[in-house]
Amino acid sequence: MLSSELAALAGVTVRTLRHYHQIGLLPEPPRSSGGYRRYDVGHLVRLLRITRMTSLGVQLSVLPSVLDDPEAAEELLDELDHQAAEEIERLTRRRADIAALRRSGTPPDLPPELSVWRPAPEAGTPTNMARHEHEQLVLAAHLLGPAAFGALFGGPSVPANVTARFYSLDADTPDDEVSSLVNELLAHVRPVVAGLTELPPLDARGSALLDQLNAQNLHPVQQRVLRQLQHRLEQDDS
Amino acid sequence: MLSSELAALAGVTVRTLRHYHQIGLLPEPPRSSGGYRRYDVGHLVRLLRITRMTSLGVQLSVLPSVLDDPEAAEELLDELDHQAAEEIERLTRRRADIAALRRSGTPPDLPPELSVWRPAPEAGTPTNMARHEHEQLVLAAHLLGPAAFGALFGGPSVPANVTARFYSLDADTPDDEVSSLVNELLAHVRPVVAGLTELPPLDARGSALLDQLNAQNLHPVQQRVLRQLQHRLEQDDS
DNA sequence: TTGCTCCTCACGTCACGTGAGGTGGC
DNA sequence: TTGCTCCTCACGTCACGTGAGGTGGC
Repeated sequence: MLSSELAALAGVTVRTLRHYHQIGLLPEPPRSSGGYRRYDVGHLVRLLRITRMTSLGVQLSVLPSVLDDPEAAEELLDELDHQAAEEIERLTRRRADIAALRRSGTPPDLPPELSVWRPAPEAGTPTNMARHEHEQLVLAAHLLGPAAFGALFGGPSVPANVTARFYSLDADTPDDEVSSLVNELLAHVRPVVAGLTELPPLDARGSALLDQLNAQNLHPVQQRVLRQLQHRLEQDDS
Repeated sequence: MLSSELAALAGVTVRTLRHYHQIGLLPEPPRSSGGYRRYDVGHLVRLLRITRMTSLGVQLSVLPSVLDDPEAAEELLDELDHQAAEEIERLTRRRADIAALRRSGTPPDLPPELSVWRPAPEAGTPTNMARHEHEQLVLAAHLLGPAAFGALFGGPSVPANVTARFYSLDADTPDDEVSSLVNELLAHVRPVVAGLTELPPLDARGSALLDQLNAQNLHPVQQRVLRQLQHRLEQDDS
């Protein structure tokens, strides 16, 4: 039979036949006078054995050593089952992650553990601040790990209107708004910081990275406010 | 930070960073005087967002259009979940097949439906006959499909000692052994053939292929016996 | 003569892995 | 000066897919 007939009978493409010839998995049949390959039933059986094995996940490169060695085949089955089980586990975790993301509306590039906490930015948040918030979450979640991160963001947080005032800080903000905001932020942040002492602290490397992110994304006035906050919190400790 | 530091922080290899640069997914950072790449926290965040998405199964090529478009990302999640579900199904079927093969001891290149029937060759079967039996099963199972095949082989079959006599036929076999064997085979094959009439018959193409396999693998005397059998069965019909 | 099928290169896919060969900083 | 790390090509992986360009049989 011709290439296309053999391919159709076995449910593969002609290119697949050529590939198997190239790697020596399927013997080349004799040619007709016109150069056409003429396969026989022996080729079909060989091909069916190959497709059967590949459908179980066997790689083409190991097929020669396995097709005629039932003992090796037995051993291979163990391994294939193992591989399939692991892959199923991976995919199942992935589906759970996707489901968690959908339930919470969390953007897909945030870790799914965040689904316990709804991070949708407040309406009216400036675009670049929404982006900063997002980037901060990505970084903090990765540095802290799921457990510490959940504990941190599951607790009390700064109210939206106060956050909004922080986000709208710029060079034109009057000095007393700045100092008043520092005081208010302080009141909201103190309990969060107190809860932090029970958690494994972020290492120096990690906090430096978060600082650098602030330095890149925040207005100088906002950075000054954060420094003042930090300073006041350190006074608490002494 | 240096390439290796960034890579370690994000849990990827340096080669992965280079690859992301090459396809424009991660911007090239400025270089030090020695030509070393100096990454900052912005690169880390970008990289973390990328790895998060790829771990969900997103292809690198679609990442640019998805990273900054939450709506497109939502739609993508649907598709990814679908894909993951399908892949899990495939792998689960594969594991079931493997389990069926193991339970039955069927060689792995036979379809797992055969597990209802134990095809282990009788001890003492000549090597080339065991191979022929195997090839015949591979071919018949594929041509008939699981249902018809199961019905055919689940029923009565030819006893092992009769099969052994068939397998040992050759030019030296005396004529009365040949004709006696034909009679005995006929007795065992008749009920099987009677059961076949209830099944979708094998098409001409398929039976020609099975005939060709016999022609390739069997001794001329064995082929003659099969032709005599065939002839006697046709007489039954008239 | 016109399609249709067959043929042989040979590059492309996907996300990096893996050397080869050379240079800068401690 | 010796490792160690960084750098740039550039081919390899895996199982084929996909044209490009040419030829034989009905």
